[in-house]
Amino acid sequence: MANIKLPEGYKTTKQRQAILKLLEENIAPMHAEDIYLKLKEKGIELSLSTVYRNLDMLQQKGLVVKAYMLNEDKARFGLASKKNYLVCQECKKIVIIDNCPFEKFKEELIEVHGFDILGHSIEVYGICPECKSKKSQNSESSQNK
Amino acid sequence: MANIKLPEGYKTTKQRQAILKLLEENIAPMHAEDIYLKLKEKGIELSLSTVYRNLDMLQQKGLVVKAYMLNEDKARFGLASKKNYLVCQECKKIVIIDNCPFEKFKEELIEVHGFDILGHSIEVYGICPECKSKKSQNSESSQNK
DNA sequence: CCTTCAAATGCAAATCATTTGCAAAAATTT
DNA sequence: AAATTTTTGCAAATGATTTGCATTTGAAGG
Repeated sequence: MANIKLPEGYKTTKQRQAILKLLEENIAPMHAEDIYLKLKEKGIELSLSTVYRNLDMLQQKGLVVKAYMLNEDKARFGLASKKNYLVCQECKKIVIIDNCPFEKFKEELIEVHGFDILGHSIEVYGICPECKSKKSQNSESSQNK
Repeated sequence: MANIKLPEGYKTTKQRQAILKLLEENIAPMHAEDIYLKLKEKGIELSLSTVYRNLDMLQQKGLVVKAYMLNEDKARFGLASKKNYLVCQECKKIVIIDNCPFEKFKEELIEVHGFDILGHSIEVYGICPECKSKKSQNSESSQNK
């Protein structure tokens, strides 16, 4: 997997690289603190404010997207390419929707509303197959909660 | 416009009614503080914590949706029916997408990922027609920034 | 109407994610 | 390796949201 190139004028630090690498590896967008903790675990020295500052910069450069998931009030950060996802309400598992269906709508929206469309973000939530089967097992053994 | 019915066990207070009415009247999802200020202006006595507490309750009951817009870090609250919108990056105008195109995708997502889909939220951002024409006027008179 | 009791409110204080100032450390450039 | 600029860490500040508690209000019954 090709490394992401830093924008002009920014220095390559081990903290910055580690953050980007972690975002590349992870499917789901992460909380700033998760990133901080995961990297600490891996033995990388950094501070939480470094994480925030880097995410901020990367977001402004368009490399990273910041989003709040349903029923959460901490921001999540992910690579811009992983912007549309399915979230399991039970186990919080996240699945990227990679062939994003949005393009088809774009035309329609432009026509109807006259907007120039710059971007979008789609969050879909539901129950993943695993949690679904767990649930149905439960309701078989004990009919009522 | 029919008033929204409160869930069982909750009392009708003037603050609560005013909040719901304001949300009904407004197209765009609002910040808690906007709600507080607008209602104060109208002469309704309430506190910010009352606003938060009500929005919280309404959200848990599914009547209200809480969402963070791009580049904002305060939550917005709107009626569940006004969940999908277009946001102008320039003037922050919000336009509801009322014939939501999502249903068409649902099938596809269910098939591909096996999720039970419970809900979704779509945010699209761009430049509205008004801001667009303002911009092109500017660039005509003074070619380069 | 008057009483009762749960639910709702206001206020002030607490919480918690995120931001910021500043001095020290690390990366480029010369 | 010295000079210059960016980045970092730490501690303190900020700002939205939440919470504890005493008081008020709404609904139900008499």
